[in-house]
Order: sequence, then C-alpha cells, then structure tokens
Amino acid sequence: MFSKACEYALKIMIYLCSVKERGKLAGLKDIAGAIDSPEAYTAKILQQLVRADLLESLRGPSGGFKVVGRDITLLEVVVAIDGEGLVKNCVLGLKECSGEYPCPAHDKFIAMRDHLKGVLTTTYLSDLKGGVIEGNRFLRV
Amino acid sequence: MFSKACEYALKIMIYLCSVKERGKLAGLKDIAGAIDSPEAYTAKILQQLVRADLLESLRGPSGGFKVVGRDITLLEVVVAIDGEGLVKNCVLGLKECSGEYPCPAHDKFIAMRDHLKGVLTTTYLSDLKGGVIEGNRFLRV
DNA sequence: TTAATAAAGGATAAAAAGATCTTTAAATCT
DNA sequence: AGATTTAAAGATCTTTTTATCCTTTATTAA
Repeated sequence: MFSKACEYALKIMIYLCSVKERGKLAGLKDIAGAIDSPEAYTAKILQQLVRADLLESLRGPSGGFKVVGRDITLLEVVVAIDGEGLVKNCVLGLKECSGEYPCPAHDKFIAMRDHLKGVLTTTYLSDLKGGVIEGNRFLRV
Repeated sequence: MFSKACEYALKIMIYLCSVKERGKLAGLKDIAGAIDSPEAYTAKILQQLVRADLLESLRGPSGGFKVVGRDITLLEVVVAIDGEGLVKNCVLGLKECSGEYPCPAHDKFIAMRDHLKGVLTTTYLSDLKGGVIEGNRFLRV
C-alpha cells in the first residue's frame, strides 16, 4: 500500500510526536533506533519531511528533529513521501479514468478510495501518539 | 496500491471475461492490444495466471487464453500476482503487528483493510465484464 | 576552536518492470 | 504421416525504480 520510505516516514512522525516535550529534539540515531530503520536511509527521509515542512531540524551538538507546531494528518505524511497517487490515480492504472471514462472497477474502488482517504485525512498524529507514550502500541517488532 | 503487473492482470482477467464466448480463445497480441500493455511483459503475467489456475491456455494456431470455468474474485487475481501482503501485512510494515502487539495505527487500518478485503472478495469478474461488453467501461485510455 | 550533528549529493545494491530470443506444443495443409 | 506455421512456455538480458550506504560540507553549542 505504502512504499517502504512512507512506512518509515509515518513511524518517524508518530515517534517524534510521542517524544515531543516542548522543543526537545531527537537525533537521527535515536529515531532510527526507535523505529528500527537503517540510519542512512532514515536520514534521507528526514530531509524530505523537513523540506515538506512537516519537521524542523537543527544542526550541531544537541541538534536533531522535531515536528512543526501544528497537528498533522496521516495524509500529509503519505503525500509528502509517496505523492497523491494512492488517493488520486485509478487502481487499474488508467491515465484517464474518470466519471466519463471509467474503468470497469471504477465505482467499486471509488468507495474504497474514499474510505481510505477518509481515514488518512481524519487521523492526526496526535490521535496515535498516546498508545506509544503509554507503551501499549509499538513502532518496532 | 497494486503492482503494475497486478494492474495488468486485473485488466487481462476482466478483458478475457468480457470476450468469453463459449471456449473462444484470445491471443497474446489481442490481449496486449486490448489493455494497452507491453506484449512481452504481458506474456509473463499470462503465464503466472495460468500457473495460478485462473486461466487456461492452448498453443498452436488459433491458440490463446481463456478464463477457467468458474467465477473468480478480484482477490484471487490480486493474490496470484502480488501475494497476500496487501490484506495481511501491517500497513506500517511491522513484522509482528497484531492484536497483542499493535502498531499505533492498528485499529484505524484494520477497518480500512477489512473494507478493502470486502470489496476484493465480493467483487467477481462477472460483475465487471458487463460495462466492457456494453462499451461504457474501458480497459485502456 | 573543536566535537557533534544535520544537509546534501553521489555511489551501490536489490527489486521490479520490460524486452529479446529460443524452445516446445498444437493445428493445418499438403 | 510429415512439414510448416502459429502461438505459448521458458530462459536470459536490459532498463528503471526503490532502497541503502558513504563521504563531504555546513552549522552550532560547549
């Protein structure tokens, strides 16, 4: 459903949200350890999230990353990494699939896509951080 | 959502279902033309569908492919090409995500996955062929 | 000014997508 | 029956995308 990079991105964002204690930064090593991801690759995803204005970063000693000062939906994270394809493109890959020129599965999948889109737009990172903080939800095996 | 190969496979199956006139076969060129896919790659997917017992093939002149003699769900096609990952694996990629060790988005996504699974298991190829036959549904731009 | 850390970009590896070519099987036509 | 033609099966190769790693530069706090 999501690319590997996007899976990491979602975990990164949820993690950073769960450790967000007014302005405290988490470093790359910390993050990669928390979500069990390859460090170098994680660094690249972090850069993308910064460029997408979902994270802020600071260099130097005690530098690191933190989420920006507003609540963020899952869709924002997904779109930042995977683009809008998942909620826009035809599931059968038709370039021009639409109401006028629908693919055979159009109606069936529109309903499904709307459901998916609904979950992604109405779920905020703040809705998910709780379980992680309490320790009954996990970001790694 | 689906791999490119899987998109092709779904289109192939819907197409073959729509042209299924008592035992008539469609050849590779015919199929690739109908769904606008690269011939060689399409041949490979056709083989997979034959091995998965979703298609029957016959060699030689007037040879080709046809769907087997039972109705097939979209899920069967998806699983044959992409495997069960989409409806089984954790959306965040956790190996051990489950009721006991849930990821933060577990509940949110379970609902979504069930919806997706529902559509895929209750939609049969025979439900989709009609529009293609009537010409108001399309398998290529 | 030095040690720590993110930013940036290129290099490498692996997987997916697609193309090419050879072999095998089936049908048709002598 | 045998030769020829047609088309799928199979193997191998190239290209593209995705994932991962590494090295260098810029920044900042102590």
